[in-house]
Amino acid sequence: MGELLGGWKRTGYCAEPTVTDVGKEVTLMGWTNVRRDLGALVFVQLRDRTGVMQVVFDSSSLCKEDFERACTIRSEFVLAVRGTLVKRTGGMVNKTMKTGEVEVVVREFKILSKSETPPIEVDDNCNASELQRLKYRYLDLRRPCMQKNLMLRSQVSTVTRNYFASQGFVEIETPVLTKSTPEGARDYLVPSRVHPGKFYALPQSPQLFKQMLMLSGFDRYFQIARCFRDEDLRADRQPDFTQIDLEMSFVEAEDVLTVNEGYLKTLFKETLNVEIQLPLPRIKWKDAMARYGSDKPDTRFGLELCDLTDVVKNCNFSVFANAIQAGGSVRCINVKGHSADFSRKEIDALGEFVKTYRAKGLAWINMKPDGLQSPIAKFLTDVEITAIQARANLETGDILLIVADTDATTFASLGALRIKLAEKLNLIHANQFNLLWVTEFPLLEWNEEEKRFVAVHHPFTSPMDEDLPLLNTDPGKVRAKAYDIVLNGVEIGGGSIRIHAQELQKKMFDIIGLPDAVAKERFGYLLDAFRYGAPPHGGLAYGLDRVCMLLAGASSIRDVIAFPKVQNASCPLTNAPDSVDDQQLDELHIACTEKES
RNA sequence: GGCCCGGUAGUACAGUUGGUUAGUACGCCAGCCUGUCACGCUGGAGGUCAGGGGUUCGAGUCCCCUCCGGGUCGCCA
Repeated sequence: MGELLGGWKRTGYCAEPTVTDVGKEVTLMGWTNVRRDLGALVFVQLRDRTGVMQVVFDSSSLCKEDFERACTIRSEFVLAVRGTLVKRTGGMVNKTMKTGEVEVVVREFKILSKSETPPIEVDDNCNASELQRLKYRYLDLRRPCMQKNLMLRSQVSTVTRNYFASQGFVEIETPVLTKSTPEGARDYLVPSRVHPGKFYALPQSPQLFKQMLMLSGFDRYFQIARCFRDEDLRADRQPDFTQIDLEMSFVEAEDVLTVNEGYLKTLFKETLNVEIQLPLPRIKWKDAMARYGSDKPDTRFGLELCDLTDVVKNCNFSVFANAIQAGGSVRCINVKGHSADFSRKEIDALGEFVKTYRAKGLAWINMKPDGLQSPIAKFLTDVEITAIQARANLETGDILLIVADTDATTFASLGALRIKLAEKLNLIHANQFNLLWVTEFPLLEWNEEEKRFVAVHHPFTSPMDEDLPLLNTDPGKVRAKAYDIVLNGVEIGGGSIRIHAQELQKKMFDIIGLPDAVAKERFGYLLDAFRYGAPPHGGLAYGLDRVCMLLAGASSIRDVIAFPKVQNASCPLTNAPDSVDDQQLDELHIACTEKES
């Protein structure tokens, strides 16, 4: 006991001592960040999670044996050093370092651990590929920016717990091994050993449990919950991710939004010291679509969409006419003042870009100083062109980009194009945080493949009271008491007021074509619970990873997750998923038909 | 499942029209150096050009297949 460190204790972290501590004896422990060997003088930057401190090994003050030992120190060796904190003078001061005015003159030291040459450099300038970084994640996480990201994430969790606790929320854990609820994302399944042929599912969210907690009387609940979805990955999607999940009883949507606006204000203040003005702006779903072509608009820049449908509905250009005839629309973006910024080749590239969103093409009108240029001008009358110009406020120096298609395709392609244009034209300012509520989502969506309505959110979402009559006559028009919270064009959370009346819930299942028997089998326990006194309730869940990504200024949630997975859902560090012993499979009553050699 | 981009030394990259012994930077190793801080100087080691097949007198380079990574569409109630 105690031999390893020989009774040494750290006096503090590496980057803590300042000029006011000069003259003190310090004991620091950490990793060798850089070594600079000048022959009879060796400098080492000692690093821990607070930063670095320069420590000096001087041949004139150390015994020969110790100095020779110091010369063997290499990158990432773990050291314990003890010596005097001295003030640096003159040219020795390094103003770029937090601790650049002081250094430790080493009197004695221990090499606590040696290190092989690290395969990737432990440095923020390290430009190793993400695959290498993930393979050696334990080294990658030593880098200051990754340490900063994970400490920020920790702070987010702390602020979240403190805030919701202060508002009277009770933190309750819900099971990770639970029951499969299809009709959502694909479930991760866990075979049962004691129930041959049966499976647990990992939760996609604690949705049904938190609703039952409302029935149990925990009228304000929250949880930082791990969730699992077996779907393809993206920069902002991992198979296992974390939600800040909350639910409230005896509330309307307004109450949920208010409590969460308080949370967001607190979160931004305490993590980034950014002031958020309340109340947050709101936009109705249909307006978000019409103006931004997206249900998660980035409002940090303009480039809003403009509807040309009625202006061109009688024109001779068959692409426009046909789209409108088929019930679609013709919409455009006026890129004001950027007429000269798009070559023919670049416009063609934008055309290819919108095709990835199923648009058939991109029409355009370029208002050059020497006249209007457009491949579609010949199909339009002067009156129609004038009408387009008036509608889109199209003036000399502007370029108009137009898509004609179904509403869904028009919105999707122009919505994506809008963001691409903003990036190309540098219209997005860093350090700006635009929070926005999107409200009045549609309750249901017609699914052409399955020939039925499906819930846009989930089937427990309450319709808006004034739209209840439409449930029977025109379900596609019914709006939901659902809301998303959007930050800089990223959906960071969403929620709704739930259905708490059995009759309405039955009707919902009916409309989405879920037979009573199936509903009973899947959600029977929740439906039963509703029979014993259900309070009106609603809530919201945030994607914690996305929130942290945006607060950290990262471009992927992988940068705020300690051990993330790569695109094929595997982990380069642990090599999960991996094959298992036959004995394990036997115990689980599983036969594996595909085996890798 | 579709589309796009990529895979060359430990790491990141360059590699011309297919042509000699595949280069550069960082890192690494050795030597020198008492104020460096992106230390410097001198020297050195280090390559399955992702894998397989094909075209060719000749392939890192061209073609096909596979694998791997990133982005994205579908998917993600």
